[in-house]
Amino acid sequence: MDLYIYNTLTRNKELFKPITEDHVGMYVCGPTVYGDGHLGHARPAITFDIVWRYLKHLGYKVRYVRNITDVGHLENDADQGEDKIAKKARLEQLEPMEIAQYYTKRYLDAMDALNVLRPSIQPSASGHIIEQIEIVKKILDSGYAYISEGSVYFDVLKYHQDTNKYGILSNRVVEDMLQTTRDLEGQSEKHNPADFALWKKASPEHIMRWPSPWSDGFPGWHLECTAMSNKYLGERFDIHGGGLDLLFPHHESEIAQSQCAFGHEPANYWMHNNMITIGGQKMGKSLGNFITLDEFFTGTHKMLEKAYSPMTIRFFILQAHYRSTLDFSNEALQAAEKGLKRLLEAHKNISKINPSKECTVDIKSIEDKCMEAMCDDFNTPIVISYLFEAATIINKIIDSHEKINQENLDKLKSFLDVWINDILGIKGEQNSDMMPTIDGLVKMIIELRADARANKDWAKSDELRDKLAALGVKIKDGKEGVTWSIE
RNA sequence: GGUCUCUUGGCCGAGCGGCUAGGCACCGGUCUGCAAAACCGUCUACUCCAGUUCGAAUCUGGAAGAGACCUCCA
Repeated sequence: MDLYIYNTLTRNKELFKPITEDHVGMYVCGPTVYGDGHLGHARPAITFDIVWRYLKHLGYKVRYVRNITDVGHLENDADQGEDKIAKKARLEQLEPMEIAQYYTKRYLDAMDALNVLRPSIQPSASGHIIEQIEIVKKILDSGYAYISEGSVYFDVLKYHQDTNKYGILSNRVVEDMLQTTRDLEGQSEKHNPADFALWKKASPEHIMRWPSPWSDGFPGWHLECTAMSNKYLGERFDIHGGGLDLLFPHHESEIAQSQCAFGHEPANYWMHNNMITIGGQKMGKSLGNFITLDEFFTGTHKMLEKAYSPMTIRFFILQAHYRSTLDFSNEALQAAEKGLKRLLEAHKNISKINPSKECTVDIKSIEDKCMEAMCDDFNTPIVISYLFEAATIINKIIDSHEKINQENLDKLKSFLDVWINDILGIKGEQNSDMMPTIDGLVKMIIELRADARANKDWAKSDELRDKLAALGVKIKDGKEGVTWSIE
């Protein structure tokens, strides 16, 4: 089946065709590691995790590169170009790399919990200073950069006049930008306010610095992605992803840099996930309205009514299309939590089904529809709606409202295994070495309760049920016997 | 100010001109000692105005509201 991807470059869904047959190169902008990852960080990670998983499902061999930004982003122009990492380090009296290492680990731990597969390569900006310097040289050679007081700037105006390309991704008009760009301090080195730094000279107190032909300093805002994507994926690769908020100026500038350094654009397909909002507003560092992933997992943030498991967060995110904004609320998360539980219960209960000779359900068409939805720009909410359809089918079979034969039962099982676990990356969370022991213990109590019920000792029966419930073990009296699950 | 996007039922969220999205909540029923779970059934929609069309949530124009980017941000 043909895969269609919405390409920000053309604002259209396009048929996906990799540069090299059967192989895909994908680069995604990762986090800046100077703080704990929040819900917003989970969105691109999960979005492109799905893209990766699905491309592999389709049979592609994919190299997926997601960077770690541990240097280079300017706090703002007013503080003389102090590095974000360095600023935090001074405040906490730690080495900058100590900060970066700490938050990198925290980020990866959170991603592991969300069952986000680790990319093929996770390069860090600080490990690629030499590569970045080489790109600056190339751009200088091309004539689209200039040196000013030890720093190197990209000449946006000249680039645009010659190529008419600055703005092709973000639809921005350079002429307008020149008039609307704000007057900020520290801009005197630039020929033009729209120019951006390729290399920045470090002030004396700046502790993150590397030698270069121009000054002791650090690389500019957008350079690392150009350098690292080029190093690991080549001058041209298939997919470049990231958050919508990186569209401009970050990705626009990446294109400009590649164009000047290599003579062409870096990526064929640009994918952007939309933002997560809170109270209708973007959740972000600058607004200070973010809730960290750890806070979700532990329920410690004051806006959270309870803790939400990593899988609930993942499912919540997948229930919306990646190009739509997604609004956070306790109500929405709890709805996702309950829905996910129902889905996983049904998946688990498939083992209880006894096949019949006849079959009244159609499994094949459901899988076809899921393929169709995923091939239409990764429409996970549609896929999930079909998974719920499958869950209803399972429950109906168990309730004897429908019948299924062995062949379709096998098909249904493998369908759910593949789509829930492999493609959507959702897993049950009751995995523990102690499970066989717990199962035995609970069944023993269930037997005691059955005795009480046989004697019509309802008080005793309810007491056992309530006490188990208090421990998070839920008893379900079904027609076919008693089952239990952990809440 | 410039560029762009969005507005769907109690909540979240699909939908891209005709055909039930789905989840959660609510209500009624079956089952149950009671409850939960499951199943059956029911109820709430497309911001407003005008147009195109046999037919519009879906296309066009206008109005109102919300948001994103233009500054580090996923």
